[in-house]
Amino acid sequence: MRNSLGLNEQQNKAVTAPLGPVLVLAGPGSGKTKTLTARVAYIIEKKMVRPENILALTFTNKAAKEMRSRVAKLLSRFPGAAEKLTMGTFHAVCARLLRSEIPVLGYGRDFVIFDTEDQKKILRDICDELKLDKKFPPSLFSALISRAKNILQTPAELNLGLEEPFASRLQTVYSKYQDALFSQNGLDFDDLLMLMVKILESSPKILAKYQKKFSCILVDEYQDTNPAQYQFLKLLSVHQNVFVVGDDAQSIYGFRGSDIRNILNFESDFPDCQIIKLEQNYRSSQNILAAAQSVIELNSEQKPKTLWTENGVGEKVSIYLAENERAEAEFVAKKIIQLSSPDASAGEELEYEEEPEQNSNSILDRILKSRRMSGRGSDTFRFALLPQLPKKHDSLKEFCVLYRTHAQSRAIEEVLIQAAIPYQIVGGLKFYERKEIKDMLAYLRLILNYRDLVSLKRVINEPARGIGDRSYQIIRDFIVDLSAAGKEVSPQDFIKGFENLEMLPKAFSAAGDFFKILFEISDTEKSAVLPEVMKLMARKMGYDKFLRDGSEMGETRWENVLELLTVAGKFRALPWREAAVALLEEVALLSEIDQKDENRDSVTLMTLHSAKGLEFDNVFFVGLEEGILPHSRSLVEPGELAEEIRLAYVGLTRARKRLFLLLAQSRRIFGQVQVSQPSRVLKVLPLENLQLLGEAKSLFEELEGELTVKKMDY
DNA sequence: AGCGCTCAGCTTTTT
DNA sequence: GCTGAGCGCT
Repeated sequence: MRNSLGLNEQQNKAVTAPLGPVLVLAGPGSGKTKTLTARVAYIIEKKMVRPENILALTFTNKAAKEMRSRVAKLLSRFPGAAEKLTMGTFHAVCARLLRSEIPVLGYGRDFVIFDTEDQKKILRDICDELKLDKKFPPSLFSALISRAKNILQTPAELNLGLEEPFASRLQTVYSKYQDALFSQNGLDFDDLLMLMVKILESSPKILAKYQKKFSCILVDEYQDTNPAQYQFLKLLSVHQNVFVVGDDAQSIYGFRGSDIRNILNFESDFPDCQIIKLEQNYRSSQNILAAAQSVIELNSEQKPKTLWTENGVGEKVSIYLAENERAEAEFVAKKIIQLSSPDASAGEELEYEEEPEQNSNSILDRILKSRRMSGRGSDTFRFALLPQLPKKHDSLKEFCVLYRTHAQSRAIEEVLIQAAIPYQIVGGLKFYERKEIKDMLAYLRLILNYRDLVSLKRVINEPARGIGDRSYQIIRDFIVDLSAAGKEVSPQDFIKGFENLEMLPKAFSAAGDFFKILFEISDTEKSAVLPEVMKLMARKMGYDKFLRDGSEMGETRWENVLELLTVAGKFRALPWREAAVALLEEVALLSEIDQKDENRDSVTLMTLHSAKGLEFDNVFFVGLEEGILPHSRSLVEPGELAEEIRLAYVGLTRARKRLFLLLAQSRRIFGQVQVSQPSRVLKVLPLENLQLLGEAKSLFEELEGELTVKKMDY
């Protein structure tokens, strides 16, 4: 039964629930996004809530964008309403609020967001400075600091219950780290949440302002919120108008502090809340659903939920046991060709194993390398070298390959390249992580704020200006001293102080020129456009010539820079400084999945984490082996195993029509061949829903004795 | 100061 | 199998 909006009974109940706390427990494929969108439209239209009073928190920027456009469609009678909604990820929304409120903490409004790489560099410097021994690597601190921030502990409040000497070391490092960020006017990802909460907690005036502004709050993927995000919600939602949607069975971000208890305890946090379950699945076939259901049942603590579907039985779930990761990838490629070609026999004649030519590896290497360089998939190069596929029958958009770790993508990529199947990888090496892009952004950050030491270190000698480590340190200390004095230092005073520094003449004059150019560009008239300013910056700094050294690679890199300028052009309506702040923010908060190109007809490769919320007709789930899924690192801590199971559940439920589960008997890990065991996930799959291909039969005969195992002991 | 080489350590997962 | 730190040479 569906109503005029195409909602079923439960969905409709959720959408039209009275204002007040509502928890929607929505299984995979149950129309969660649709419900959320309809709810937003409903409260505007029927409950007369003004769109500017609505805050909707999504898990990715892409989801926010999509939701906004869907709301706009539903609200065609209220033109412009959708634009007034506040929508985005927790991080993006907090960043926006901090742009106006952060001065109360002493930071400047034009703060920059430091990514994990920047963060590590700061921590490395601190560790070096403190001469800590190898027992205390920077990576340890970055994990612990993040953990502390996720539970809203500032250095002063720090209490993670660690043993000595770890606790006191962490105390020192965390506090120095926070000082370093502050003096550079930088925030890390976790600060965005923590500092915003701190402001709300300490300023009743600001708190009241936002409580009033956001009179209705909606949250997607509620199962993946962390304590800081929870506190943010709790503080703002005095009015109790919180509408959260989630599925405890799909909570997969425990490692970054998300707390499944947030969803499990919603009822006690918001008494009198309504709970609505969406259990009808519109996505998958019965076979696929049955397989997924049997996997999630391994977790005894999951809230019981029974998914059902009116969809057909569909094809059985295929299991394929490959000899190694290459054979696994070859199976994927063959199947894709088979299923995407009008001619059913296509793909059969494809033989990859035919002794590879002597130099075929080096060609492959080149292709892979150039893909990483350009970040644009391998299409360009591949088609020059290999014959094209016959006209597709099914769109390649409907195929996806899922894996637990990024490292697994390589084998798949290699074979897809050889088979001339276009693909795109989500995540991994991102466009904005490319060296030339980060360099350009570092220059830009310096222009906005010369105290940004992370950026200074990055580019002061790029291109080489004869400023080595020693000279950098002298300059750094000089800048730190200036900042310690507290007040803003004008460029004139900076240069004056700089003149007194003692260092090698060559470095001295080079650095002097460097800062003069910096200040000069910083002085560009307000109304200038950002891409132009950046172009000028590249030229004056000699960065364009440096990149375009005549090599092919240099040109590719320069093209990447030009692409960055195109992105920068998006903000041309703004004065260049504000545009720069906006650009830096967008780049920092972009999520992996945001970078997926919907328009390209290609197979999608991604991690299970990136796949959450997506669906495909055909899903290849690779590497179902102990040690990979569940990941070996998860086997030590009890709670983590349950998360691996949920991860598997997320993977299985992405498929609409066909699901292929693959595993290899052996695979290379860290360059070493390792024999692998089938994942425990496979052992609980109901045989009647499976189709065992090739060697998989023998595998299941072996397993047969264990097939009765239902609950795991952990 | 800067280049290039070697070796170690490493990877879950991401805003 | 890749990255980045460290070293030695120019």
